[in-house]
Amino acid sequence: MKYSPAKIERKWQRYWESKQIHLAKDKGKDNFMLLTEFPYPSGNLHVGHWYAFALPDILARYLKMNGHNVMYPIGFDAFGLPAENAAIQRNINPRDWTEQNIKYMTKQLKNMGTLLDWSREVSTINPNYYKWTQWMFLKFYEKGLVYRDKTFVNWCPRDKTVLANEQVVNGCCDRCGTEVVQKEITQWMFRTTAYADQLIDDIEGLDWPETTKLAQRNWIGRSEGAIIQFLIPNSKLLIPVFTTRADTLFGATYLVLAPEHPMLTKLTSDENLDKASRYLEEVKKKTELERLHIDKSKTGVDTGGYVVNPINNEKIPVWVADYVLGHYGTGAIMAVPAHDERDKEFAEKFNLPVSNAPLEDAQKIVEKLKEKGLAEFKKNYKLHDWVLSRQRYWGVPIPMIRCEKCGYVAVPEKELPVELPYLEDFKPSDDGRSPLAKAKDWLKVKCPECGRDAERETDTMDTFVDSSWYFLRYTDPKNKKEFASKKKMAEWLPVPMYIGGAEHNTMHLLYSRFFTKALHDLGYLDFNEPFTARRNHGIILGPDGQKMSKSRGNVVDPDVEVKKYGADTIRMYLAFMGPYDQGGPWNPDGIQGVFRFLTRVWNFISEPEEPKTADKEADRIINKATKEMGDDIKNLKFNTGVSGLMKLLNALEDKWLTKKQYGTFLKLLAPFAPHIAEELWWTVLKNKKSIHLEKWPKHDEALLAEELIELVIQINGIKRDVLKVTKGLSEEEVKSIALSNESVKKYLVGKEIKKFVYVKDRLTNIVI
RNA sequence: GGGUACGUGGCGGAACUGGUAUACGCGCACGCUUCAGGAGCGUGUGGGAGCAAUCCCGUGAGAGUUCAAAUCUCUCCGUACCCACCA
Repeated sequence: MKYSPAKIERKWQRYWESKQIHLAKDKGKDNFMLLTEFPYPSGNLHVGHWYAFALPDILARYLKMNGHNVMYPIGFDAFGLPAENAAIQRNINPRDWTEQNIKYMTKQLKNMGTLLDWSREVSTINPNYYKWTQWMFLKFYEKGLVYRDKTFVNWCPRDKTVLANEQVVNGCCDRCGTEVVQKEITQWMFRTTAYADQLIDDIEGLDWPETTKLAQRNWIGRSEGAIIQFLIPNSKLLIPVFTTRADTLFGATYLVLAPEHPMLTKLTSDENLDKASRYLEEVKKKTELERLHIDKSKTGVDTGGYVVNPINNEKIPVWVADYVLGHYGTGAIMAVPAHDERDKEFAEKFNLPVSNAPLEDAQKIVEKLKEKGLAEFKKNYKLHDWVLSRQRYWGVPIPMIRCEKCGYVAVPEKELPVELPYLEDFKPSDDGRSPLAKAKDWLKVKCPECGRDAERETDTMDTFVDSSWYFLRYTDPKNKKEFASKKKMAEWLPVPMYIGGAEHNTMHLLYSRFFTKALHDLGYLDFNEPFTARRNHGIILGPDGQKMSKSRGNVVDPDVEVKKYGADTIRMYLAFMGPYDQGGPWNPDGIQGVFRFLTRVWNFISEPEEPKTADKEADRIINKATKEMGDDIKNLKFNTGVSGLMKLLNALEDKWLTKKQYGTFLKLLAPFAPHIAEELWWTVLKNKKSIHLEKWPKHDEALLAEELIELVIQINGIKRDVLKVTKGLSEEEVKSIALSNESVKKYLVGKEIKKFVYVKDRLTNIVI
């Protein structure tokens, strides 16, 4: 019979489902939650999803065969702007659109033949889920970790919503590409900065990629310096500046305020008023994009005002310039042209003085000024508090009530969830208010405190809130009393391995860490880091090496490939194409090679009769492969794992094996190509229980030690011969073998051996 | 401009702690099989010299350390990703 995946794959997927081999038991031993980032229900599975879910499944199956009680959970991160925009385009409700996508993608995901545990499925749009998202919001609110503040925010004029700093890419909305403008509104914020130090200090202990750790450190951006006060003459007003270089204070020759600085009007002299206000108008007109890209040269104007440098009492002029950022530090800097490139450029352009005053000890300077109340040590962070409000329909309603008399009042816990009403007209409105304001019945509510007529908050939450705690829910997805029971969380968490995309290095991973730390401090978690180990996977590009996109026409449809080659081939091909953290272009020829391999496997395991005695050589080969295969999978080196299987088949193909030997081969293959392994396990080897419930073969260390090794003999570092010898030869033994070797002897005639290098079980180098 | 990672055949890539460079696969060439093949099987496949055994060169370029360098150090060139006036 020919190998035709279409005939066997669905059959086994159904069988596994009926036997529930993919379900994680709660009271198992040796629990292991293998976490992958839950997908966004965009409507269609792409090859990237296979990369993200079918490859970690190799590890999941391997761990299961090694006796772990594996949970490989799945869910959907289903709120968010893209669904809303797609629904607007198609003129259907986002809920209908999203639910339909989830249904379709679930079907597609099941084609992969994974251990994904659908019984624990979590969906962020399910009121039983977002009830707890709201609950956490309220707990954080009680603890002062949620607050409202009027801030300048990034406003996308097209999506008509506020964006987090992280969602602004090069001054444009990362979703639609429109230029972002600055707008001042009052927003709900998470006080992420309260955890800035912990978030940066705890990175060290994590088993994460160095790049991810570094990205987080840079994002939090802690710098240690000082605040120094500059007095405005003839007043009692002080202007604080932040500096990491207090030692350069003697060289400060002028001071620069950000255009947003509140003291600006006070400082500006009458004669400079016109010029200054014209400058501010100009800056306002500049979009973020221009500020960053087009207009890189420094601009600014003299305010005509002065301040006093506290270290030497020199009067220095005050300027305003937009190269100073209003939102970092104090929004003002002391300019030291002698030591700072930016200040130097500005000073040269506007003819400001440069002083080469000597540097002094920063510590001493600050301490000295501190006595007079003119300085203090200060840590500063780039990290901002997290603006979580969105003026959009498709998100979790923020569970607050606005009462004329009492102000903002929390929705009582027993009234959760505040359900998102089904709206006919959910389009964003031009006034910037959330579409929920149109749901009149939903909006009206009594104030929980005074009982008067009040209104619900109409903003919804950023979807990053939903995904900041989803992994907790996997441990106890149906719990109605708590977000998850402490007991169950203790069995599974923290997550021992989290595999996902490098694009989440900062936002998602940082937010999840913030949530975990906050919940820990509130007493709900026993751990304060969510993910013990993290590994990133790469991105699969189109055959042309470009990012897959409909407009480029280079999209590979996994459904089409499955029809052509079957799921096992796709899984193995993706595993084989290169290092998992690297990704790379899809190669239509490369996949042929994997299909050929599986066809050869199919023809290989077909011997009806067993030999009387097992082939010793085959045992040795299998034993070695078993060890290497296990190491490869554990280290997520799937590419060399596949090549190991290929080598194994090459070595065994013309041998006559026992049923046990064939069985071992199939067990090694099973995590990679679960369907064909199962089929051959039953139909050819006549087993009556799933291969995926078998134990991973144990390799024999003693047999490994018997392996012959290839001893390299070098003369002056150049290879002259390679000998097969037993392991563990001593230096003396190797020396006599080497010196009596014919192909070596001829080089040694009449030469003196200066040095004899011996590397055990590897090589010897004769230096002459 | 800054940071990080990386640079190995025609291509994807392998190489443990510095110790046989190019495993495995693709492609290509030749042969076998077949009515036929864009199927299957076999052999070969970094460059150069040689009938051959064999020898020399070779991991972006150049230097250095070492008995020994794809791997470590320095300079330069190039690519990818991230950040982007953070005082």
